[in-house]
Amino acid sequence: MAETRHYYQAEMLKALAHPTRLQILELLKDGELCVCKIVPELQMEQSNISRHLNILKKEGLVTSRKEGLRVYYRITDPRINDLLEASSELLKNFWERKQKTLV
Amino acid sequence: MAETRHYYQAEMLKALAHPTRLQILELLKDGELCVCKIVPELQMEQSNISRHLNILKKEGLVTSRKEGLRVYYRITDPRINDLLEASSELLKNFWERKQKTLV
DNA sequence: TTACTATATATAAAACTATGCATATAATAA
DNA sequence: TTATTATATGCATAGTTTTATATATAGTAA
Repeated sequence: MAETRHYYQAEMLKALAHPTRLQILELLKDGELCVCKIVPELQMEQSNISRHLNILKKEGLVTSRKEGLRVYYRITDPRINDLLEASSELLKNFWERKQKTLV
Repeated sequence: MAETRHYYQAEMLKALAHPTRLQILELLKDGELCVCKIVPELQMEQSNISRHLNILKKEGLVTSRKEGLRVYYRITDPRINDLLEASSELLKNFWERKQKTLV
């Protein structure tokens, strides 16, 4: 795939564009959490969550630090939260518009 | 797939998360364009571009109007541009950080 | 009517992504 | 040393997305 600016931008957005990863980012909104706190919040195999965390990490959306057996993940930049908040707002508006059209 | 808020948010982000669709949205940034103006800008089959436009439309990111043989597409909400702008800014920062780490 | 143009859709193949299960690794404790 | 815990990875399968080619539809003009 041609490595243009749009390619990398799409890769980053793709990392955001998964329900499980959105849930993870929402859990991390107010600060770091260890994987052991994330797993029980999501109805999903631990191995899967580990993979999703890795996808977020590879795109630079989260970082991690190890402390003993535990690994703590955090969001790298608060503007990621803003971006998610903004997309959530947009979605809400699209829904309202759809409702109106259907009535 | 469970139809949660995160599911729909992910669907919207997925619609954004493709290099060709990002290019299309950038072309539409300053106002509507007919498909006949979009196609020659992108190195891709017309049928493909039509599909990408449909994906954006289904997610409510663009709307279209027909005028004779031509179909004009436009971005539905200027905040979509802001969102893309913000994600582009983030990406730039990730890159700068990566560069520093490598040096 | 036929011919032409712009856009959309059907189908199939290829490429990619997500998942579960099993297993590996790393850190700690006994 | 062995056992235990937390997290990551290998592999196979299932599911999804993208693509090219061909074809269909809708609007216009002659």
